[in-house]
Amino acid sequence: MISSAEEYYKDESKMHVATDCIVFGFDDGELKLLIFKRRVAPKKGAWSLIGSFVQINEDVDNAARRVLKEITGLDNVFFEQSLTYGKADRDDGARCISVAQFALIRIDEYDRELTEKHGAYWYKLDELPDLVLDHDQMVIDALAKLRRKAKHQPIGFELLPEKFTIPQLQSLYEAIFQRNLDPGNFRKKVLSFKVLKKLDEKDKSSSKRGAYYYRFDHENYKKLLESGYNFEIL
Amino acid sequence: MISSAEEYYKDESKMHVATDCIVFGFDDGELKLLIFKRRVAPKKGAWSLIGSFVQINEDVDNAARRVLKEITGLDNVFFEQSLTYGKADRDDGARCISVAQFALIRIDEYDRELTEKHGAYWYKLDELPDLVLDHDQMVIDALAKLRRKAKHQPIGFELLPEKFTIPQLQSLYEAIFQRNLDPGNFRKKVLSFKVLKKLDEKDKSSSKRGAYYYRFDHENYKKLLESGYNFEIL
DNA sequence: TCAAAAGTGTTCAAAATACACCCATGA
DNA sequence: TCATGGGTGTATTTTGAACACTTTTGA
Repeated sequence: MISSAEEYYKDESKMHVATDCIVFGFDDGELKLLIFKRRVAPKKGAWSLIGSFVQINEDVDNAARRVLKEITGLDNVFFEQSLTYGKADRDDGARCISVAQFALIRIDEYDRELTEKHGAYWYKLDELPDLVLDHDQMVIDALAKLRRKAKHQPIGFELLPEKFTIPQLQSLYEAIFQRNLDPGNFRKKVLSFKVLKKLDEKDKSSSKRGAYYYRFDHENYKKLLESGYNFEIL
Repeated sequence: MISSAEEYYKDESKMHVATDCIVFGFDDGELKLLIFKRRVAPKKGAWSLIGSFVQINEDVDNAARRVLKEITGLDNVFFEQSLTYGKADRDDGARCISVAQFALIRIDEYDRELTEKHGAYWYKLDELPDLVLDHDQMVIDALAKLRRKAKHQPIGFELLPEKFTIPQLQSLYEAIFQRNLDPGNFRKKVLSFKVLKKLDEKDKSSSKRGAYYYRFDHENYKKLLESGYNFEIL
């Protein structure tokens, strides 16, 4: 009696499966990427995305969760699958496919010591060094995904602190889309969705008058989504 | 001297990697899916997407190309990656991850004998039987992708014959989005993109007056894309 | 000649865009 | 008091949805 599919598959070849995370952050008006310098062979000293092999009993997305936790110290990082890279010759000599993960983190929250301990650093997107293997392409594809998503979902909030001002949000969108937006119109648009709760507090760091803080209203967002609302930012 | 990454990875576990194709077609005003009835164990007799294991020296996308060619007889099927399914327990007993592929075919072009020879059949989307493993979820995700893409790219042309009429195109969009569209407004919108070449020929199969055939203008589409044009259908 | 689908034109409302202008405040 | 970013209001243009109307032709 055959009890496992494995017995039927036993003649089929097997490969290594890895997952690599493209981790975006936003700081100082700039989009940044978390990359790290390899400290062990192979490719010691080369810049790379953070990643890991998927363990034999581990879900692929759990492998990503594990990596993200290990490097940033954060438990609830927003991430979702990007593309899977499966060229036969992508990892010189070894057959290894990689499931890329698109992750967004609040740059104010991560654990600085932990990232440094792992040799990980934030790089401005336009100052990235060359990355190992096909990781450059992974970044290109993830950036396209970021733009696509940011246009139709209020995804940008994952990149800002819990409390943020409208001008901060605008500056994030300007960084994502690389163009200037009209402050008045941006404000009207983003408030029209009614997914921002205004707080009483102000941020005075960038103007004398100060800008009110807002908080993302997850409740209301879910409700609007379910009602079939179309979030079209820009 | 170590010459291959494999030697560094040798302690890491390996898994089977498969690719499964979600093949959409459009016929008779209805969206259809190409699925097949398994003729060998495991899961003999169950309905399944068409797929295959990825060979050790084969690119993942070439595996998909191979499968599509084998079943439909077509060489240039439009396809792109959907999601990768990597739960540890998804394929009872075996560790096997699957890269799902989203494919669109012109239902008038495929090789009927070949599909039948392989036990493959077209099913209306709303009459699909239960599929094996997590293939139901793959279909759900691919359908979401179809809707997303169809909204922003003139992807629908992949599902129609080379020559098609505006009313045919409208009926395709009505099938994808499950709602009725205004013929006048739809026509204006779709022609406004200027990616359709009007032919002199008419299709008289669905009206006495006949509707002009059009052909998709790939040249112009590319040009418009490069100029940053935003194709927003609906 | 008339029903039915193809195709055009008009109207009204909503949404995007541009931009003028007021507000608050610390230097 | 004034320069500066925050925030509001308004005029103009563009786009979208609704729908009336005209054309064509085989039954």
